[in-house]
Amino acid sequence: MILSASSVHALRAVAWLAAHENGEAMLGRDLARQVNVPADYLSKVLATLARGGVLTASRGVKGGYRLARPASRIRLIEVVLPFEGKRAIPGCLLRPGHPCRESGACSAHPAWGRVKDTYTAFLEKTTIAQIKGGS
Amino acid sequence: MILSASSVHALRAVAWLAAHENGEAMLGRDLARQVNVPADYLSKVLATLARGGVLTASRGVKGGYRLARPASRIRLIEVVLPFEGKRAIPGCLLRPGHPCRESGACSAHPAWGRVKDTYTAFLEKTTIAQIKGGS
DNA sequence: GGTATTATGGACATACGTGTCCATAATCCT
DNA sequence: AGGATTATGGACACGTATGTCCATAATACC
Repeated sequence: MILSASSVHALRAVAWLAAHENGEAMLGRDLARQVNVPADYLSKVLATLARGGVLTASRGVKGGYRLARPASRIRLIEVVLPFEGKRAIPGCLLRPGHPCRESGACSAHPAWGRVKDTYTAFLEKTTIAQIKGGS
Repeated sequence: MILSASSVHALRAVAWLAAHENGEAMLGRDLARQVNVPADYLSKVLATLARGGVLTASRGVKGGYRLARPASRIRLIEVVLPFEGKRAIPGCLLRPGHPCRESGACSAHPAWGRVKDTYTAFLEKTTIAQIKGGS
């Protein structure tokens, strides 16, 4: 249920970036201060997001970070996946990693299936634009 | 979203115990084999469950583990809480650990709140009896 | 071209979850 | 009482997430 600290850092940073876009790139250290995350650690997170195509990074004087696309076209799953890995898509309750087919033996599925589907739908359908007001 | 390995071990063990109750106590090593978990590690998990009042443990020749109550009166949250800690009850998406009030500023709440509530309701209302068929 | 500025990357430290190994305590049976 | 059986607890090993520190590469500005 709980996202890793890196995932939360990433979400907070991207959401803040989306809420304060003004055409200029944002410095890593400013972003770290605004989002209240250690700057040296956030820089790694941001680099990962840049490699993943969510952010664009530029070095030098007028450098910093920007969203690679409008916030309405960035889904939470894209931000979170590099840090959560396969754990982002939950499987069977009692057999993590297994596909968890509805028809099967596990009687936990009726209840667990709803949780699982609600969660995955949240990550796959929610966009950064719907989050950016949050803090 | 993902429960810790210890929580899953605990759920599997308790569910298996519930599905195979026959009046006799079950040996830790047999339980470990059935549930496919390292015996020396599962023993710690089972000890925690016994301390938590979910299981009763008895030593000696006819010893082993039993459910402390009928499976229909053991809720998943009781099994999982000792291993998940406060993480078992998710908070605000972008501020883990915060109460996450609906009225507040965070625009993630409409979508995230449903996920959160579905998850906590699952843990608090589902009983072992509804799980024990699973494997 | 040179210098300041910024992101990038590597090395390292720490904490914790998971797992292993072994000695000890409690209990049952003869 | 004594020995076999079983759970309990402590010490240790290992990998990974998180976080820190510092050198290096890329870029803008003069």
